[in-house]
Amino acid sequence: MVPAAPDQLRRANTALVVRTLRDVGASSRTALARRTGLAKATVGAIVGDLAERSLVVEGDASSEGLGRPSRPVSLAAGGVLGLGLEVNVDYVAAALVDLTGDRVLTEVHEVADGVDALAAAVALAVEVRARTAGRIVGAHLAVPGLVERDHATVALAPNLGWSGTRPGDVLADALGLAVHVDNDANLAAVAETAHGAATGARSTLYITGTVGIGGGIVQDGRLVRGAGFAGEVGHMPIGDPARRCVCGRSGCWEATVGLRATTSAVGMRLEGTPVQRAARVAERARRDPEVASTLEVLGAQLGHGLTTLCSVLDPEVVVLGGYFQALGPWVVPAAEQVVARRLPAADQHRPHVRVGALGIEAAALGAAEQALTDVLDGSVAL
Amino acid sequence: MVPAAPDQLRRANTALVVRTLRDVGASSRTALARRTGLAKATVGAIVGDLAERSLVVEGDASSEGLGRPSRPVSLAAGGVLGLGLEVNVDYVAAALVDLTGDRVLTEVHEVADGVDALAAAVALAVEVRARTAGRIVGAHLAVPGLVERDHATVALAPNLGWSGTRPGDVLADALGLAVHVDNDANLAAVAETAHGAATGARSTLYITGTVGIGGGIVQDGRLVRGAGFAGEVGHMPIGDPARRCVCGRSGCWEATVGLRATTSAVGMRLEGTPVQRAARVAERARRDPEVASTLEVLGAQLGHGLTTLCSVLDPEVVVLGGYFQALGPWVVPAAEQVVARRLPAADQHRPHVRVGALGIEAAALGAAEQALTDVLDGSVAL
DNA sequence: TGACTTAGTTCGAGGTCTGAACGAACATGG
DNA sequence: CCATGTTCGTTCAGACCTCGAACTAAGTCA
Repeated sequence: MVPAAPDQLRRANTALVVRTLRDVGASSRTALARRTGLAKATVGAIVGDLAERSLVVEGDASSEGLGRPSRPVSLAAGGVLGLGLEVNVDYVAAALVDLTGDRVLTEVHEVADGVDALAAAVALAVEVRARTAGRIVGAHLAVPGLVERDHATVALAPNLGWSGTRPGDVLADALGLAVHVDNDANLAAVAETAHGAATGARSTLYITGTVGIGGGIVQDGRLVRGAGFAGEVGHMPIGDPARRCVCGRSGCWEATVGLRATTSAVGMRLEGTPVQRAARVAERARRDPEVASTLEVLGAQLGHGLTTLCSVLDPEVVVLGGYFQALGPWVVPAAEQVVARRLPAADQHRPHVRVGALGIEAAALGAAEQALTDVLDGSVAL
Repeated sequence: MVPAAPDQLRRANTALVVRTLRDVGASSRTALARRTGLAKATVGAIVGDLAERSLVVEGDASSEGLGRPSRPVSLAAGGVLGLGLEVNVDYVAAALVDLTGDRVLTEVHEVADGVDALAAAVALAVEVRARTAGRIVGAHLAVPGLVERDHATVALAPNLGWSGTRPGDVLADALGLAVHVDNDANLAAVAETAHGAATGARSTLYITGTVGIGGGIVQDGRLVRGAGFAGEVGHMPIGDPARRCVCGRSGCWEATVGLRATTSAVGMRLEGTPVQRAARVAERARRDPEVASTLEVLGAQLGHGLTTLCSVLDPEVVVLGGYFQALGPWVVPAAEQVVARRLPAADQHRPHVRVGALGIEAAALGAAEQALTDVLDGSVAL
């Protein structure tokens, strides 16, 4: 912890007001005072500060009932922005999110085989920044791999061929802005918790299927990172012990419920991007009951692993992202049923199992959202 | 979050000074200022406040080298106390911990079969409080069961026969002091992280074997609770599917590595308390190599489950408590080896696997420690 | 038109932190 | 034995911040 100076009070209370405006929308100063517990005078001063910097706008006075009409203030759109970036195998993505939580812009570019993904991300980031007028207060980069707790070093990203890489530095040089690096599933978990399928949940488990299977854990708005690599659930030794995983071991969860296993279980080729493949599988499942029931078996196996995860983490909501989104209709009910049946105690909480609401941009959106956390929790001045 | 008033600054900075004193021991005001980043004047004021209330004591001026000698201040022993209590099947325990982190007192009483454990805990708590002069600023109760996030309701404690019970209320009535309830493994994890086998770790996974198997997860000094029941790892469906668990299901982890399984694997009777049984098993393992190797197999199976847990949580340290403490010499190396071998990526972190350092009082000590967190993080005035 | 009600601002009081200046207390060296 | 240098801790004025009470503003209602 750091020493607290008098101006930290203002930072904390400003953040409190901003968060309240974000949660409840346009409010009068008096309503803000009631909701935050601050004195009217304090709210007045804070709103005045924010208005002076054009971070809030004042609506028209609307008189409802007795007394002087209130003048609602609301967060200005696009004034302060978080920049989110994602590098993946077959695409790069960028997102800008403002304090209201609205996505100001999202952009996904395909990356052809053999093209340097990081260079593509740099180009996209520079372009996106040039196109916006707002002030970018932070930037995060999502990477499908193991990211150290320094938020800079990618220990291993097998699908990108990275090991010990520091991609944030390259981006920081190009943007003139510090870029924090984090795992893609972690950031997608943040996004789904903030504005997606787990909105309002105090604890979320996000499972994403891309090339492998990754996980992100959010608890009370913070990521659970452990020593850095928490959520790397793809290689938990809980799958069919007879089945060989691409990592060289046997019995990994993703060797059973991963897209590779799924695609071949329904007798299809391993062609195209994960999302394309999942879409083709879903297409066939809609027509072929046998494929559909294969997916339901997959869902049950997924549920088996989720039972283990829910025993450990007891999340309020489990969000299935990545290619699971396309397969949701078959996979989710089967998985949820197994979880509900297998959790030991009748008193135990049953998590909601849902499909992700944010699509392929989830990680980039979460990165943008995460870039705003420092101002939203008052640890950095707005 | 709550609104921040001016006096919160003082609370936060006082807590910062106290934590610094706790970490580094006796320090001069100037050294504290350097370490905390506060101005000398501020430290002087804070230390003055604390001294006035006898919460710190001033040592003898010791002149080392040039200049005016410094007068080291250190936390007074026993002034402010956290009270920790534990109710278990065959014993109740109490602990008092002061701000320095020293255990002022620990007391474990056996509870005979058929005696009301909660009543025994009330009696012990009243007695302990009567015996101390310090000011108790908080109390927590450890319970072997599922505790809701309200820190009051025990949803289920099968071994105590509780369901929907609110044991804290009974204690609060007797003590005239709010008593927060939490899971025993959670609180033991806190204790081992604060002063035990995982001292200084930013993330800890604690696994305890008592009647069943429980877990506690600490991350950056906070418990990971999920919706409340996180860490309930005993019934993860990752054990031998052929083996029946007492919960009625098959394949639960604790049906494979629990004490019941262990005891019968080495051909012994299910008599006495878990700790006594574990001691007898250890005794036999010291003499009988076959028993020892059976324990090593058990350790490997434990390691298999830990691999799953470490994939999810990536803890810096795994602490094995409860009856695993007695079986450590055989179980820990085997478990650690499996974990090290089975984690997929070479770049992945390898956790340290250690035996708990605090013994059977771990949960009570953690409860006492947890009772001090509110003053140590500045959210409550000292 | 005047009473009533609610919204927002003004202002003095009370806390807090900080940096610079200052007094206190010791070691050293002539 | 005393002057000097060095470090420790305190004092104090300046700057921020929040708060409650009083006050002004701007409507509705009868």
